[in-house]
Amino acid sequence: MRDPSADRIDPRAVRSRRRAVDAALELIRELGAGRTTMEAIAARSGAAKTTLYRQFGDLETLLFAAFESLTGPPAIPVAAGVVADVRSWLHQFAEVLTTDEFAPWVPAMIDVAERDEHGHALAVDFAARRRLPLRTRLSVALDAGELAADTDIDTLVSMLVGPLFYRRFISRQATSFAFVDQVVDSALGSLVTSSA
Amino acid sequence: MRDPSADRIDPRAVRSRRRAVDAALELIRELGAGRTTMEAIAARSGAAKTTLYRQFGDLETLLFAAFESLTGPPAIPVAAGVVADVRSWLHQFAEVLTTDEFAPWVPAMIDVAERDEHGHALAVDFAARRRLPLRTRLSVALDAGELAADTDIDTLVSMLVGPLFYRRFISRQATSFAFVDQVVDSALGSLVTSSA
DNA sequence: AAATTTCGCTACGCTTGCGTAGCGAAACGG
DNA sequence: CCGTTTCGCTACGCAAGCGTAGCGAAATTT
Repeated sequence: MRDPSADRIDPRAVRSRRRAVDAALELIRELGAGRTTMEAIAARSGAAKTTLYRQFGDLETLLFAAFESLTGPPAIPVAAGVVADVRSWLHQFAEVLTTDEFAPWVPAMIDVAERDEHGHALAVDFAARRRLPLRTRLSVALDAGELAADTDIDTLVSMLVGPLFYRRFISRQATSFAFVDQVVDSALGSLVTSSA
Repeated sequence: MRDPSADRIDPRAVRSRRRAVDAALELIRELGAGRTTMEAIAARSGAAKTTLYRQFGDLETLLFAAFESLTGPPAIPVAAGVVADVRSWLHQFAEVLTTDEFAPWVPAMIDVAERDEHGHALAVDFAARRRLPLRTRLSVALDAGELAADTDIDTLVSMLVGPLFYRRFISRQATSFAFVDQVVDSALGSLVTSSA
C-alpha cells in the first residue's frame, strides 16, 4: 500500500482539470450556467465524461470550480489621498466591467446565487474578495482621519460600486468617465475631512 | 370564411395562456430560466405541450411572456419635496426587494439579458419602466428648481437605486433603514438648492 | 524493471425533453 | 342549429444528456 498522505498528482489529471474548467467557463459565458451540460464540457475540453465525473464528482462542483478559477486578486489601490485613489480604482473597475475578464460571468453567478445554497455562498465570497482592496483603502483612510469618524465603510463601498454594477448589468447604460467621477464625488464629497 | 380582422378569443386559450405564464414564472424562480423546459411548464400548468406550442410558438416566447407579466407599474411618488419623496420611494423600493413581487426574477433576467439579444431588449425595457416614477419625480424637481440646474438625472437615478441592487443581488448584504437614508442623503445632499 | 494504482476512453442503457400528427370536443359564425 | 374553426389531448419518434461498467495505457512506487 502506498502512502495515503502523499498527494499524488497525475499530470494527466491536472491537464484534464484545467481543460475542463476552461471549457466550462466558455460554455457558461455562451449559454449560461443553467444550460451548460457535462456532455458539452466533455466535448469541448476533449476529455471523456468519465474523467470529469472522476475529477469533479458532479456538474455543480465542476461549475463552481470554473467560477472560482476566475477569482484573480484585483489590483490594490496605492496611497495618494483617498479621493484620488478611489477615483482611479473606480475608473479602472469601470473599465474592467467592459472587458471579458470577469464581467461576462457575473450574471451567471447572480443567477446561481439566487437559487443554490452553495452558489449563494460562492457569490457572497466572490463579491467580498472583489471589493476587498477598495474596502481596505477606505479603512486605512478612516483610521488616518481622512474620513469622518462615523463613516460606515460597507455603506460607502455599496454607494461607490453599486451604481457601476447597476449600469452594467441592470439598466445596461454606458458608464462614462464623467459618470464615475460624479459617483466618487457624491459618495465621498461630504465625508472627507477638510484637514486632509 | 370568417372575418379575419375580428380578434376572436377562445376562453380556453386565454386560460391556457394564463396558466402557462404562471407556471413558467414559478419554474423560472425555482430553476432559473436556463433550466426551465416546455415539458415542465406543460406538466405544471396542466396544459398539453401542443397547446403551448400553438399559443407561444417556442420556449423563448413563452418565457418572455412570463417576464413581461411581471411588469406591473410601480407606485408613483407624490409631491412633497424631492428629498422626502425620493426617500420614501427608495425605502419602499428596498422593501420590495425583500418580497416575492419581482425580485426573485431579476437574476434570471440579468442572466438572459447577457446572452440573448431579445432578452437584452426585454431587460433594458423592464429596468427603464421600473425606474420611470423615480426618474419622473426627479425631472419635475429639476424643472421646479429644486435641484441644481446641471444635474444629470440618469446619473442620479443610478446612484440612488444602484446601491440597493448591489446589496440585494451581488454582495447580498441586508439593506437597513439607515443604509437607504445614507444613500439618499449622499446622492441628493449636494444637489438640492438651498432655496427649496 | 515489476507491481500497483490511477487515468481516460469506448460503449452502453436509461431518462428527459423536443416537436409533431391526428383525432374528438368545444366555441364561434351564420 | 349546423357548418367551420380552433382548441387540447394522447401518442409517437427522435435527439440530447446522464451516469456507469469494463478495459487497455500511463504514471507511480518499490
